[in-house]
Amino acid sequence: MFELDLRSRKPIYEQLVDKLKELIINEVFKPDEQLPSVRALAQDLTINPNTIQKAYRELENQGFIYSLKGKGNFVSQNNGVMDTQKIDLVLNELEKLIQEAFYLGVKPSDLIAVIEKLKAPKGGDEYYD
Amino acid sequence: MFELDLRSRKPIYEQLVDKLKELIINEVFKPDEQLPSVRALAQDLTINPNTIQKAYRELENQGFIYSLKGKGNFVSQNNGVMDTQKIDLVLNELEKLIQEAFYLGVKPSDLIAVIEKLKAPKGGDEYYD
Amino acid sequence: MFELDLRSRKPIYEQLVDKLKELIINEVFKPDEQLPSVRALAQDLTINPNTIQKAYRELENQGFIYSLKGKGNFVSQNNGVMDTQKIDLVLNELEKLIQEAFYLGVKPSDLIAVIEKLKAPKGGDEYYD
Amino acid sequence: MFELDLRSRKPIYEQLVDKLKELIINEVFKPDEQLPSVRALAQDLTINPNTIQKAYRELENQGFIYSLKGKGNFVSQNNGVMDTQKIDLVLNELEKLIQEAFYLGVKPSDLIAVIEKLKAPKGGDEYYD
DNA sequence: GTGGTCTAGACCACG
DNA sequence: GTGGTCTAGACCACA
Repeated sequence: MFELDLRSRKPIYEQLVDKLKELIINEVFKPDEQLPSVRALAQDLTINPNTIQKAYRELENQGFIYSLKGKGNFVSQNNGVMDTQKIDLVLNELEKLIQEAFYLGVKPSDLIAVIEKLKAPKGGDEYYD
Repeated sequence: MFELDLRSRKPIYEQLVDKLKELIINEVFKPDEQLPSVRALAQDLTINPNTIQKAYRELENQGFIYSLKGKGNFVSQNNGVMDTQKIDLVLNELEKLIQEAFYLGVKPSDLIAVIEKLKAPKGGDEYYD
Repeated sequence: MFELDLRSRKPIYEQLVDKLKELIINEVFKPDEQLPSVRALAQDLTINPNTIQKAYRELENQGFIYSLKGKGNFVSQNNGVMDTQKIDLVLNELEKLIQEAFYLGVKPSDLIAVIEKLKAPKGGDEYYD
Repeated sequence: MFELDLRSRKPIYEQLVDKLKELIINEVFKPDEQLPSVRALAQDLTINPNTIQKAYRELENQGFIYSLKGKGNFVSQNNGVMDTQKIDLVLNELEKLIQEAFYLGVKPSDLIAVIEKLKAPKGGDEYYD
């Protein structure tokens, strides 16, 4: 289910954060759904539970999940409220990457194609819901 | 000129790499132009020269600058050759960020606007405005 | 095990890179095997850990090893993909050396003998004999 | 006549040494022929005379040229005597490169082809004369 | 424990 | 003057 690259330079816990974020964004994990327990996931991936914990804590900090003591970790509601601060961060990152892509010779139309491709994450049109 | 965040989790030399890359891409530093000397920049930023060295060396590895022993560091020509491997990396990163942007409520048209804005790095670019 | 010439014009870290590359190519260090830790090797060779680091990082850039933060440095798999760019560099170097060998009086048959001797790096290799 | 890459990592004087060595080996400069004067060559290549000097001194050390005070620099006779020490050095270097070539996927037959190609440097068969 | 970053300061090589 | 290498020693991040 998770394809972690144990050989990547990127820390395992960061890879986990990215994967989980992706699954949440694509609603594979739906709002208020419970995530796998730390221990279960650790055993599953044969990874140190501390590493899983760290990933979950990071996701909590970023607002993607919430944790209930003694119950587990759950997917946050993606409330319609726009977190402008986070949006600015993401857009800033995006600008840098877009410029780099241009520098490397990518054409604007290619990028627009990427956007079109990703427009409908699950089949509908629910970017915000 | 450079705003480094010494407290950031991101290593100083990486921040430097990013900043310099950006300046090169935006042609603030033009091809074959000499970059600030290691020592000069180190003194400027009150940072250890070794750290600057590391950043410059990384930029050299990435093909953005070249280094001449007794002379200095210089901006590489952006040869038209498409480095497909690097392009793939960048596009991959872009996809993740775009999805995250959608999740945060950004609309596709907003992203396309960003692309349009950045389309012509030569002509209408305002870094400080 | 490693014979470094601290007086050589060639930097220590480059000598290290060459030695380690050789050991990897000859499968003295096998794929996915862990290399000596930075500190251990540094103590062994009575050399500064930073210098070892530099060598390991260079080997990583060249694709011979990969590095895991809390774990160590490991030998990369030699994927069958032909890196034509690197091959060209090596062949170019080889041509120069072959010409020089001819100039010094070495006969073509001698060189072919060398090639035959090295043909099978797995089977009949004696590093110390 | 000389194509120096002023942007290469390799020091200019080393490039000069290589080029001149090549020209001598290929008998473009014949035994006892006078080489261009330091000043002339420096002007020609718009390079610091010190750099030329350094290259000539290096070639002298390696036995490729000899210098007559007040007269100039001249190509050495390639006497039939085999400099076994130098040959060993070169063969050693060659072995390492050949192994690396194998590791990169080059086939023995390819290397033999290179040798065949270089066998006759100027049209005859005079490897040693 | 591992690798990674950073500093302070010395010395060498190049042009 | 420039970049490049190396050391000694400190501190952080990861698993």
